[in-house]
Amino acid sequence: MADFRVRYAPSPTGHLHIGGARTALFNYLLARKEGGQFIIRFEDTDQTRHLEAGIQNQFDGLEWLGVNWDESVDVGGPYGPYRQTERLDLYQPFIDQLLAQGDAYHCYCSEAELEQERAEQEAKGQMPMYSGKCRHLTEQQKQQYQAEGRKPSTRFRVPADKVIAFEDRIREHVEFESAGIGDFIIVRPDGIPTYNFAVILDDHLMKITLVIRGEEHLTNTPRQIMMYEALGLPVPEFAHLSLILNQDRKKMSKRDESIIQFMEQYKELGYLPEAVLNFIALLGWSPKGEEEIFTKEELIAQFSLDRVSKSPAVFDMDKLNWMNNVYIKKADKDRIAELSLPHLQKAGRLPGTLTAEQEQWARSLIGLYQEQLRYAAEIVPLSELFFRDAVSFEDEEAKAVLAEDHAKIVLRSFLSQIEQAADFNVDAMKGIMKAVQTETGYKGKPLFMTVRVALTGQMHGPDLNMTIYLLGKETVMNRVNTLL
RNA sequence: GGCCCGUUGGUCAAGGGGUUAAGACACCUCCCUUUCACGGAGGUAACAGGGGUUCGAAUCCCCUACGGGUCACCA
Repeated sequence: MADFRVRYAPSPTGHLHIGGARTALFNYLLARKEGGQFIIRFEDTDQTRHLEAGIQNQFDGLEWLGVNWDESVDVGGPYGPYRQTERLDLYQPFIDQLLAQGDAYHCYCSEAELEQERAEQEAKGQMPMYSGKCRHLTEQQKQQYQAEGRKPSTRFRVPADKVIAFEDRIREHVEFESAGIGDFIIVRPDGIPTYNFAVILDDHLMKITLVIRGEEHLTNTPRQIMMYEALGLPVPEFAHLSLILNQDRKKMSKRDESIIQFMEQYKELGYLPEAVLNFIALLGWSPKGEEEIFTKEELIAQFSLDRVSKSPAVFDMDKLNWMNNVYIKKADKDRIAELSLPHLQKAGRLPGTLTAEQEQWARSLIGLYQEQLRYAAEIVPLSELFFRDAVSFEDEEAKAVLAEDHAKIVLRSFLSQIEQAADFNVDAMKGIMKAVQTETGYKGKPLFMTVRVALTGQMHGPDLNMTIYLLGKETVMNRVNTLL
């Protein structure tokens, strides 16, 4: 069986965001499905933007999701090192080769000069593209520049009038004309290669067979193919994933607050990693049947590039919340309790250290809301009515319930039943409600809704018996009393 | 601006010459439930616009509109 090697190659400039997580996930799923290797390599050639913490953050996020890698800076591997700045001497022979062949040349233009050139082109309504000014410098001119103390960058000489075509696994046939591509820099004056150059050498050296990456790299591909060809190297296959848009169908920007963008934040808010993984898998990929809830193993079995969409994927926060709730409902009670408890503490609802009794109460409270919890942190707003002094009646419908003629009759009876109750536990509540029914003659909605609204101020909420019990005898009596 | 990519219900999203145009979220109705929620069964609702090609177009081609990507000593 032919080797199947894919990679995720982030720049360690920040936290693992949704787009990166999806790229990593698709690579991972395919590697597992094909029995190949999944490599993580760090593209850190831009020294000015490098953050060491970025590497750890990428690892942490992927680990949380359950996206495991076979080769990278932490676990090593046969094709290391796995960060570009540690691979600089590996690149030199290829630079020399291009220079010797005349496929690359030194350019002495300064950044300021290039900037000005671009500005002039734009002013004339032309597209910004390097003029090729240093393409044919004489030895004398080069020496002149050197004497001025200029340090050259190295540019790739783009062939004229060439059509570069390739079969993208997602986009199918794509082609570009070299005429639209200016000679681009492959090595900076300080000797560090740029992304576009280093990436092809790394992919070649690491024996990557399929490059799966975001659409923003699509127009880099012809440049890379020209370099592979100039160096006489085999060209890998490509698959370009469409962008992920926010709900306004705009590209997600780092500042966009309508969407939670970083894995770290999902973890903090108490999303379940298996739910987030499931959801991200559906960003741009769709399964064959009607089922949408998948374990990681099922995703591995079902995933295929054939079913990855060319059109952009829109991030639907509502659907993520729905999906996470599906997983929370199925999850173990203790797990959800442990995830949610710290949020109640952080919000000041509960002390930092709990007595056994308090913890028991809190776990029951969380259990009460497990069915409707969309993410663990949501326990704080959901359970608010348990922690406030007075019930607030803002809902018009709720106010109307208490204005009914029978409301006071029901509440008086309920109050006396509570007062007399020998036991105040969940099981006793059923009997109490029954007794109120017998005494007042009211049952069903007039009975239950009246009590519910009196105690919570809301028409909707979790199981009433449990709610009464967890509120506690004193609170229940106080709340009813203020209404009589 | 050049090049490249996309556009199916309110939202997400299948389908790639002949379909009653899937499914999910949301919403509505009903069932279950002495309330609420869960669960179950239904329902409303879509091929951006205009030209072609074809017996037949959501599907293929062209144009327009809209959205996006890219043209860096960023990745």
